[in-house]
Amino acid sequence: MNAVLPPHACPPSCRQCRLRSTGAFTAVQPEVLDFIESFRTQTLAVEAGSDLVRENQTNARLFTLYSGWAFRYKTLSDGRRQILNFLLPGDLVGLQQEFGEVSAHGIEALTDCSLCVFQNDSLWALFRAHPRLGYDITWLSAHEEGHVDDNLLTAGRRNATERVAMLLMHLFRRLDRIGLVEDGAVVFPLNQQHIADALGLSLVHTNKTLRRLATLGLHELKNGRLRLLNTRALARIAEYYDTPPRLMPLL
Amino acid sequence: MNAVLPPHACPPSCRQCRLRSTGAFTAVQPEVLDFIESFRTQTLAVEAGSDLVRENQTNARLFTLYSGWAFRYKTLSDGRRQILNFLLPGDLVGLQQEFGEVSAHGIEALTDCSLCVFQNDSLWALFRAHPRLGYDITWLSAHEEGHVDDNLLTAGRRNATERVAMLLMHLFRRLDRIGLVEDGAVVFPLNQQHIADALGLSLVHTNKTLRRLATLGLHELKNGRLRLLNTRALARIAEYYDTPPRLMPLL
DNA sequence: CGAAGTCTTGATGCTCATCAACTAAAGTGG
DNA sequence: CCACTTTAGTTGATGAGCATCAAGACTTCG
Repeated sequence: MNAVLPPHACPPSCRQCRLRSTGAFTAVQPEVLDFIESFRTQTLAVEAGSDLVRENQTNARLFTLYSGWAFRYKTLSDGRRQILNFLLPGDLVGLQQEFGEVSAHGIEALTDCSLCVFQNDSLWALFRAHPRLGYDITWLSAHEEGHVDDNLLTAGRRNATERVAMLLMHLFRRLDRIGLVEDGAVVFPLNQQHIADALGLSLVHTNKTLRRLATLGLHELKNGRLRLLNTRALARIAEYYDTPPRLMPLL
Repeated sequence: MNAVLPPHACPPSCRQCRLRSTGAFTAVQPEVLDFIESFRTQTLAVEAGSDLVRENQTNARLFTLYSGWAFRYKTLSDGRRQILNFLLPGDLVGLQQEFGEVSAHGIEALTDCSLCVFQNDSLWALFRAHPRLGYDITWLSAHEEGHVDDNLLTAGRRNATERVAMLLMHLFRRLDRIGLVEDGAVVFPLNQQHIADALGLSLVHTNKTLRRLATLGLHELKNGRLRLLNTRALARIAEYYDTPPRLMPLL
């Protein structure tokens, strides 16, 4: 009777949410959790490569990424693409569209993803009913902007080696926070084209830079898994300063 | 008895706010306006070049820029600087710090500025008392993130000519929205170093690119005023698509 | 087994950074 | 009032970093 759920599908109730037990997210009162669950209208599984939001789409949905990776991007008419930031489990997605506007960016599923989709056009209702959640959403928005800020500094002012080191450090750390490091390694579904598009580099130069860092023994990337072998050196190259872990809101 | 106010100082009451009469901002109920005014603790005039927020500063203030220009930026240890976005009259500033965290970026006054400074640590109180204003603040946050998105696409994927054209178009349009175009020209206080730091280019190459566009008759920049002489061509070069003007919240 | 996708490596050249020097404007102090 | 300094803009010369082109190795998949 019950369909077999894929390994990382959204659980039927938010009370069973795997993410909340990682310790990375702020605790919420049970009644707030119930509200969040009522705010969620459906769960959705999408395949790698799907467009979650298309550029210039109207009426995009608001959702939380429960499992899998996605990324926001913008393109120019001749095909040049810039990845703006990566979305990992726990990230709230689609806020910019929720204000009744055209999406200025696309969002694509990088891997198979499970999503908790929220009611359409109800963000204002949420703010009114639960100002605290509104406050949390604003925090998430400011937090994501901070990521884009970092990426802009990287694309604008770091050289290729620094950019690659930054990307590896930054993603590894984010994955660590949500408990996705196993045996010192993380599942790493990006291909070199994704890395190039995130860093504002060409595919070929990205390849050569990655090879150089790997040859120097700074990281290992094989079988879709990333392992950092010399975080000290990578942090120095990237000027990566980790901020102390801060509990994040989760909707 | 009354001190003479500089030409663009904040008026004593929000009801006399020049910005609200530009037609660029959403109307608010008088009682909401009173609340905003009570939320404002002081007005402040700062000189060009002042640090409004320092990188790594804690306890930065939340405020609205009433007049003048400022910019957000990040630097690397060897001095490389990336300007993240420019702040113009009406922009809410300091949201990312207001969540009790260290500022990940600096903010500098580009010109003399007048600010409406809000109560410290009271953002949550605002959300609770006026969810609508909380919603507006989230909109502003998402809107600013959209600007950074644009700048990341520019720095990551556009060439020098496209970058400069983009910057000129984008700023001109923003200034137009808030009524700062006079006789087809705007006051333009950026020097070439600012432009270079915003676009991820060197000073010298920025100069050469600006000269080329000016020689081609696309724009004119002298005496601190910018005039666009061929917006069609600039828009084509930059792939600048203007979004229809949308009323913005103003606190 | 062919086709498509990804990774890899070498060769070449363009865009842009860097270095250097000069001009013009504006402030500073004797 | 005029040397002096400082700041911003300009222009040419040189070269490095990265893009582009091309081609081969390897894997996956229908």
